[in-house]
Amino acid sequence: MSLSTKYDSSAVEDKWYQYWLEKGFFHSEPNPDKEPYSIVIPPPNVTGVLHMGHMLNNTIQDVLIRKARMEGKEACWVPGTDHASIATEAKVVRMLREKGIKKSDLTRDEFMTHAWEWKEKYGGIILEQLKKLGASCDWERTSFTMDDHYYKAVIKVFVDLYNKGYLYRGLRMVNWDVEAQTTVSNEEVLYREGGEVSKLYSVKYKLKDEDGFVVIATQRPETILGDTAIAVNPNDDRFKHLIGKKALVPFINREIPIIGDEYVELDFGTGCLKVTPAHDPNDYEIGLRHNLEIIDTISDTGTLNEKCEMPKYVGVDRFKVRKMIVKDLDEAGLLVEEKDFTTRIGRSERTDSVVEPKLSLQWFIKMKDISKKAHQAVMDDEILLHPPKFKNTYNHWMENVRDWCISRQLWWGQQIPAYFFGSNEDDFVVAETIEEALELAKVKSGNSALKLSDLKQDDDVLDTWASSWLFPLEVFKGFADGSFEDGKIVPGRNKELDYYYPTATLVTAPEILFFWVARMIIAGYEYTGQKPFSDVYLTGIVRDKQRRKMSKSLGNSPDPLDLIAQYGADAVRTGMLFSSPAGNDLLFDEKLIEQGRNFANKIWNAFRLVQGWEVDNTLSGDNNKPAIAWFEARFNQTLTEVEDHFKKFRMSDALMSTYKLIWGDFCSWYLEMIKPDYQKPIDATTLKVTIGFFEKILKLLHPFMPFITEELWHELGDRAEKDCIIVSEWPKAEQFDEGLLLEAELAFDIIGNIRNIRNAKQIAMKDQLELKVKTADFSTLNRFADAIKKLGNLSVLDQTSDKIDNCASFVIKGDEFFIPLAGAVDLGVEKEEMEKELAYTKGFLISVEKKLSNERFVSGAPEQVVAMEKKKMEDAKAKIKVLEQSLATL
RNA sequence: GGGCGCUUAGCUCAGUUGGUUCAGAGCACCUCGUUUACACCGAGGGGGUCGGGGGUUCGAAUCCCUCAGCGCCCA
Repeated sequence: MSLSTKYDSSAVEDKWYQYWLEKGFFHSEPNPDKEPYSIVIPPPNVTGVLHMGHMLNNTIQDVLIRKARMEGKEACWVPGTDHASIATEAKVVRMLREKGIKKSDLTRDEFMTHAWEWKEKYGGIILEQLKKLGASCDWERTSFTMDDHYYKAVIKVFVDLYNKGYLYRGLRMVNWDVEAQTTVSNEEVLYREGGEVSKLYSVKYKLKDEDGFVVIATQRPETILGDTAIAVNPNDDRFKHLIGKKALVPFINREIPIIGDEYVELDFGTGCLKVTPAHDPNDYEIGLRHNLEIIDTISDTGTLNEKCEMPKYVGVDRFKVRKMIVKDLDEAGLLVEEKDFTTRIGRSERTDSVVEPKLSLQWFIKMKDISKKAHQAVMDDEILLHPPKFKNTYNHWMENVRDWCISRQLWWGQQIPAYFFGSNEDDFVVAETIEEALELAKVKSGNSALKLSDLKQDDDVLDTWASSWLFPLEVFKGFADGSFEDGKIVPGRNKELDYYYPTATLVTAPEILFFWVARMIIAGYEYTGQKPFSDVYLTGIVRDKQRRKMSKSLGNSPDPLDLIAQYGADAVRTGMLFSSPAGNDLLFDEKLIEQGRNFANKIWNAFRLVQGWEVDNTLSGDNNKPAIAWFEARFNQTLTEVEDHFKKFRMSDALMSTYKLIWGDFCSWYLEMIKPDYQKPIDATTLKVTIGFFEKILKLLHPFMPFITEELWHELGDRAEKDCIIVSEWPKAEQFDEGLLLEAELAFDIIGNIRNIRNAKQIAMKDQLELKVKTADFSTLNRFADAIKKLGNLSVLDQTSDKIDNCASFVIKGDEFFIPLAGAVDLGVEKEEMEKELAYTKGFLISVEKKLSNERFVSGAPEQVVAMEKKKMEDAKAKIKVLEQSLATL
């Protein structure tokens, strides 16, 4: 036997992945003779690198797709990446900055060229890494949310939603750069390290209809004239009596309400907050909650406008006004205090000017109507969420669905196809191309002299989710010309979509249930009238042992590729699945990966055992028939369980059942039962059947551990070029003989007892024992008598009609088992143990009898339950009798 | 503030419509073991008043109420 005692994954994995690729096993084409089974990958961020969450998520997808492939379905797993507007733009900007290039010095086109270069160079690393994990994606179908066709699809959908009346422009707080006259994204706002020194002013506002003041604290007194409320914390005993009263804005005496809102911090400033919804994001939120008026007092150039109602300030820069108004407040006796204060001030990355939070018209999708079917579909179980507890969460979110702001102040993404031709709010048109826009604009403006150069396209791009929500449709080019008409995808026009859509299962993280999953469902129904997938499997979050989320900044996440190099992909996959029931967080522990590696090693060694056997054709092999019949039945029993687990998306249970079948049943029982003595040959039939069993368990394990199973599949036989386990036929669960399984269980119980006695009495395995059985029915032992003798190392196994003295003994049900042990028995200990067992059994009998003598139980409980209780009573009585007799003879 | 969920062995979790031998698994732990498949192993073993309290029921880890602790989502 020259094979290493250790399984070496590194020598195996790349080889088979390459082989599968070369033979085209991952590629799928529509095949009307087969049932389709498709999965779309949750497209990872194009800038990302593989982390533990991806490992878990993609392992699960691969398990599902591999099983489906073996079941003879046309399995298609579509991979792809997401352009990740915000994250990618940030990375590109940083890269440019390192080269000394400022984004603001580039035109949009120039910037996009850099961004694409960056994407070609670094994008999609993650997909390459998934190959190491064994992911059997159809790489020929790899999609990217900014692919040409995909870009067009997103634009078409925008235009379509606009035409259907689902789009509107609404107010939203954005970051405004007053110098560059443009919005900037959150990522383009910089904060100086250590903050900046500013002043915090305390200002008196007079109360209305009574004497007295309320004193607020603010850093931006120039916004006072835009105030529409004063807020205090409702738990603040100092001020809560003010809630409901009114105060007057200094100078202009506008009446504003005093409201209670928990946003207000008790120990910051004076505890009273002035609320200016037009000029502060937090205030804006408070304004929404309390339905406050919004008064926008600062114009795009950063000067105050006439809304401030103070002519002397109009047209003056916000920072000049700050100085003026502080002076004016002081003179009016309203300035209580002025103190230095360090704070974070957002400055535009482009111009370094202080960013002005500004309400701006942004694009929104009205969600109420468009999401109705998507809401219903989950409520009606047309789409199943696993685990089902997420149905509640989904329901709650959908019932209170809020409109979706889909514009982002970025360049990397699909530019919003709205074209402005005038300065009024409504002077725009929406069209797929600027040429179409021009025609529409001519009509809308009534100005037929408009030229292309008169149109200005909206600068903003669409939220990345507004492209990824089309993923299950557009990876099959669902919006291509010819199949997308009048706002619907027409069936029968796109072979791929017709075949693969709806997809089967979506595997993703619960945190994007609303961002992504719900929206895909909405888009699916809106454009095809059909759901995008039937099942949604929500994985847990991978955490470390202290329950902290794994993250780069904490440095608590191992590098998945290192783990694969160290333990093998099979080990990592099973390690991840061992403790990850659906929806539960996974507390990652390298021990689990170790367990996976040990498992691979166990299988490897089982193979070493079997392949080392020589055949002797003169042997009949009859002695192995019971073991074979038993394992056959046990296999089918387990397969039935495994299928049930899969059906319920209990992946870790399916793996655990398979694990126990292989390690416990196959290795520890079956192989031990049929194993010839050292260096002895085996009969041909048993070897053949055993290899057949081996192949079946490998198949069952293949979705979880693709590499070692493929390796051993080829070791176990000479295979034709395409005879690979990845495309082999998934075993079908057959009927099994439960009586046979019970007989085996009894035999294993007896063997366990013998081993226990050996252990307790320090009798080595090599010393043979005798076993005498006092039973009414010896026949239940017949079939497995040889196995009991072999695994218990017995010289004798026969019946006795009488009790035997000087024995170790044990009782199973009503039967007594004796192992003669001359002089080795401690009567005292023996007696004590028997008495303990007797006392317990008697107690047990009493509780059963009590139950059975209860009229209401007998009449109320199902027949089966009552019968079971009666059987329990009989067994207990028999056991008590045996024990009492034994004790009497001691 | 609103909503959802969780609390079962040292750890991570099962436990399906309340009822099939005193509540199960994996890991960890303890004892013994190197008889050539495997010490990345084998055999055996210990360990839980199912968060506390109350209720419904012939019967509750399982249903209801309540208290305590924890977590998540939305605002």
